[in-house]
Amino acid sequence: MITIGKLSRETDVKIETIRYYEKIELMPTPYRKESGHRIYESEQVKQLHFIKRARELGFSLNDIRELIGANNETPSCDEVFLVTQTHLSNIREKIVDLRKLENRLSTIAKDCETNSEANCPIIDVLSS
Amino acid sequence: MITIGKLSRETDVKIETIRYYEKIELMPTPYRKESGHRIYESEQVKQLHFIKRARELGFSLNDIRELIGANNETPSCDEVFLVTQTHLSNIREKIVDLRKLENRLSTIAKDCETNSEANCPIIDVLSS
DNA sequence: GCTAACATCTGTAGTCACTACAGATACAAG
DNA sequence: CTTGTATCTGTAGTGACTACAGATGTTAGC
Repeated sequence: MITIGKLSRETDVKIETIRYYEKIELMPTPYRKESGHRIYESEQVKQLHFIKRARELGFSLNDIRELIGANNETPSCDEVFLVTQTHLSNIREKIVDLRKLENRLSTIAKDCETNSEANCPIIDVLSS
Repeated sequence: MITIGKLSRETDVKIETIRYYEKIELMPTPYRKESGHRIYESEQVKQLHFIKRARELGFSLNDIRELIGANNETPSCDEVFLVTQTHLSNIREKIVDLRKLENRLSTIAKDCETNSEANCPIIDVLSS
């Protein structure tokens, strides 16, 4: 039975973010004191930990929604595996794209070092 | 002297995006016909081409703003080089982060294939 | 000249995953 | 009882668009 501030410190998730997760129904609505202040129980602390770790692994909030299970039914291992595989291939795609970008950019920037001309080679490429 | 639709097709930038660039002052305000329709001249076509290519290289709109030059003064080659180098190191950082992520995720997902237990290993890790 | 189909206009709201306020209460320590 | 901290609600901002709605403008064929 802890306050939002304590939950925030414990999970390293900002208070605003916790309230945001509640609003988008990623976190359940917690109990409230008479004053209106939220109080969380251990199950909810666990859930936020889960969300945090999944976020650290780059899962989107929608992915996490699936991982948690819509109707409080834990999804099957197959479903979880699928979400993870899809996420993984997105990451791999992104890496490939970024590497291409890195190659192109560093090639362009290399010309700068050996540049003795009036024009900037980077600007030249972009104006091509 | 072309319309926004033609400009869009020529540069492969959506009409909405062109108007958006105008709104955030990345593109200059074009001439208008009496009807209010925008007309662009070759200088503006060039500028949008420039923006498109820079976007393809992953530069942010703020980067591009610098590359274009605030007061229509072309920035120095040094400034351009700096923007590019900063952008490059951001990309490299992202690649490193994504590779770490990929390693962690694929390690976790590998456990799934050899899984014969009741619990899902991915969920287990996230619940750790 | 008329009509149908297309192009363009403005303005607003949605995307994702938060973050940053403002202004109002509540609570805890001294 | 005061002071400082914690929490509350609600709204707006971020980046880089995208997607509408509803109103006009333009063009091609007949």
